[in-house]
Amino acid sequence: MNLRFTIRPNEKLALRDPESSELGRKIVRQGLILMHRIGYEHFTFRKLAAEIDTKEASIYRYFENKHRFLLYLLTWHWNIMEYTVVVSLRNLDDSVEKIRALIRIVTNDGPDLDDETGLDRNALHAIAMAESSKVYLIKEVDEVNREQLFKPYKDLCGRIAGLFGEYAPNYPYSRSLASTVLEMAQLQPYFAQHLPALTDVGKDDDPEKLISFLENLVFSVLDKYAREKN
Amino acid sequence: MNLRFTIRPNEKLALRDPESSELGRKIVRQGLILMHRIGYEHFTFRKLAAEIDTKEASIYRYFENKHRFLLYLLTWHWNIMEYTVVVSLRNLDDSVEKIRALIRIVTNDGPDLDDETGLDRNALHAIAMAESSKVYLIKEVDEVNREQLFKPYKDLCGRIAGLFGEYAPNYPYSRSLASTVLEMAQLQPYFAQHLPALTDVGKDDDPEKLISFLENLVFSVLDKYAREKN
DNA sequence: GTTTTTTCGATAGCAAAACTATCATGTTTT
DNA sequence: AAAACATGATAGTTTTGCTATCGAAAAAAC
Repeated sequence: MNLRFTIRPNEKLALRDPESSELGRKIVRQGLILMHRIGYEHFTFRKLAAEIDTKEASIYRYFENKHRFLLYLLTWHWNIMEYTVVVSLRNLDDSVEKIRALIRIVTNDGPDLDDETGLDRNALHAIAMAESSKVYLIKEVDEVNREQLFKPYKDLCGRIAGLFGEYAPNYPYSRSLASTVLEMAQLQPYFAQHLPALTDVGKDDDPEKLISFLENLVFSVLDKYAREKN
Repeated sequence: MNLRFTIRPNEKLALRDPESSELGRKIVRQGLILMHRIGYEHFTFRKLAAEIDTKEASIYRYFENKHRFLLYLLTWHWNIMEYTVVVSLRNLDDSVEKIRALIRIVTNDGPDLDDETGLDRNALHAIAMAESSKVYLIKEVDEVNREQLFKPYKDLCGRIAGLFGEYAPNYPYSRSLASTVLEMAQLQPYFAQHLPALTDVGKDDDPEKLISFLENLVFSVLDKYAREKN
């Protein structure tokens, strides 16, 4: 794989680029792991500082608050995901195959491109699953959105919607379907793990049911509008 | 409408039944409105106490913490919703009609039964939209679940899944589809309001697109498995 | 109809979270 | 060598989340 990430999280997200210093990288890498371990609500910069043997104030020099920090992590996640989609689908022609591959990627069953980031991909996925909605389900959503900070998520969603549109040009809800697939790819495994009454898909280690559910969902909806039927 | 709510929120949810006293009712009614106004994160018992002219400690006599309070409110919401489903579908025979009616109810476009509760239904719906996932996306989810506190949500989901199963007995993901519909009925209008790039449905005041999206989704998926085609 | 229990108001206080400020020290840049 | 910057060390503020105590008032039990 000779492509590189050129996309970097929006500069407004961090007060200072964490990738530019040892401490910054430690904050991100260890912060990710700590948040994974104790959850967003229990996560504090004080605890992280203690863990990586630095001071609370030092972390505040990189991130305004933990909400921004979470958004920073998720931005990585969304960027990696979109990048993986772009790269993986490059050599596919068939729309059906593209959508199939896409579903595998959003369910975390795709290829693991790029290991340059040094981020714990497992933790990143778990955080995306359990915490991602907390970045936009807030009163300040409009202000944050005005700062373009949700652009990576919107881009990812837009790209998926584009693939749906390619397969079924007249389907009028491709964006809604894309966000549905993205959200459910996160939520259904969470339900499987913690509230199994809300789902039929299996636990993390068996992604096949989730993939089957989503494939069936997407193609059932799109086939009626598909350019040519299979 | 001569049916009554017999369902009451689980006793474990509140330390003391808020419906049993003037103060308790005030906490719930005004708390709902305050949370709607400032959002879950900014909501505190201190602020609520100031608003209703009581003391923080008094509120703590009713609810352990604000998470439990939110769960109490959502329990009402889920109960009302399931009750509305049961009552509204009682006189319908056709599975298709049932599912259609159901979708209207979960998108808040159903009949407004029961106004005995005195709860601001508008605020309740808005809170369900913006805050509901915060009750289960927490590290303590398993403990809370063990206390049966998500039962109302599971019951609602189970009932919807049951309707899907009635229409399409061999569809293997009726629970997942039910939770998908429930979640998207909340999330898509939120996106429409705040992150329109993620959806194709219109804003709150025009629920028809949302309904159309969900109907299309559900029937596209189920029709392939339906007992008899229409 | 008064005792007993319960409820609530009033006040206090504490530990943690979520920051901000300052200053010295060490480390790069220029 | 000087200037600029990053971090450590310390301190302090406000808000949140929660508990304790105690007396008065209201409700329930006798």
